[in-house]
Amino acid sequence: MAATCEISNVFSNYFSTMYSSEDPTLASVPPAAALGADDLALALSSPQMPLEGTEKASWSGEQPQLWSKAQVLDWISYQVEKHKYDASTIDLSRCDMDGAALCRCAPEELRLVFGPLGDQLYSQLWDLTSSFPDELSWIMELLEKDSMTLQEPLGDQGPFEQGSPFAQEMLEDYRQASPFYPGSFGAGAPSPGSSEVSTTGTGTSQSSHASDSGGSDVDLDAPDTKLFGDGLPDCKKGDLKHGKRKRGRPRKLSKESRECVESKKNKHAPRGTHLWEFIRDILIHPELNEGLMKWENRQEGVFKFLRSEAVAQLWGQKKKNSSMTYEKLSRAMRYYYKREILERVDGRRLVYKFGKNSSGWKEGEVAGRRN
DNA sequence: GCGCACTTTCCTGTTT
DNA sequence: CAAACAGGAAAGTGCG
Repeated sequence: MAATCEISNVFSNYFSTMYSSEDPTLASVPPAAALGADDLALALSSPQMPLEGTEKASWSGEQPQLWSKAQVLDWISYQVEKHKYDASTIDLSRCDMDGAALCRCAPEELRLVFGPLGDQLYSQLWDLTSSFPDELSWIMELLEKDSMTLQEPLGDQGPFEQGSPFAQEMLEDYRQASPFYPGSFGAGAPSPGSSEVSTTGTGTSQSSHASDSGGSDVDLDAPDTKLFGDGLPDCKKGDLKHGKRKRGRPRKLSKESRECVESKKNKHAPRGTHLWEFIRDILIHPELNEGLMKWENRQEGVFKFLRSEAVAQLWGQKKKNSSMTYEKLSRAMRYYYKREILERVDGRRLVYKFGKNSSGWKEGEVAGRRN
């Protein structure tokens, strides 16, 4: 089980880097992709100086690799102010990147965009990244350990087997994008843009919630593995003890005992990315969604679940709900019909279609957000 | 505290 | 027959 959990956590973590809108900082700062040059200029001209008092910068304490676009912007603003740099000379259109993208920039690139400040940014960034532990190595270690020690039947708990090409690819991508890996930082290699797409406000019926903050969703959840190891008999008591029940309709007792282990870790998954956005973001990253979903008709927004349970598990991981199933996920999907976020595709199993109230999946939009 | 949005969970029945 | 679909109902959290 732990092995599966860790692998899923890798995915969770990976995908979480794509969801800049989940970042609490975005509640006040719109995604950079949605900003015009004027907005960026405004952001840079009135930089957040968060270091007064006990206030912390949005980006501080978090790995640059995982910064959202807004955090990148904050950090740049901070650096501009700190170095008394003339922000008007900065090519604002090129500030639209998240932490991962920023970390992939070579010094020359930074110099190109930020002028003399580029060198400062590069060295500051390097300092920041160096101050964090090698996270991926930690994950890899866990994976290796788990694969050595765990042989328990996974049942349908984990769709991601050890050594799954998808898992490997995810890790590989992470490795390539990670500044913690020598050779990746500053290599300036063209990226597939995997981490450059942030979930933006949709401007649709649910846009009022587009700024929902799911908090930092970087949940490597190391403690979770511990949770599975102790106190299991008190599972139900534990839930009551916290005075909060699990989200949604309470499960029947007969099932609860079976899923005691899982519910223990499910305190409450903060609201963040919506399901349809999660689905969309898997779809628009063909390099990542291999085997999970595919476009049936990209122009029309028709897509199909290839590994429905795997996607459900991934969604569950994201929401810290390991009992998520495709059945439940699909119920949520069906609610989207009414809101026209999805349209019905009759007669075709596992096939859905984005509706007029969804956005960000069209090729034009995606390209726009990547540039 | 209330109402709404957005799920999550369960369930029953239907379709593929 | 199993899996997927459909949709009602109830319940949870977060937010305004």
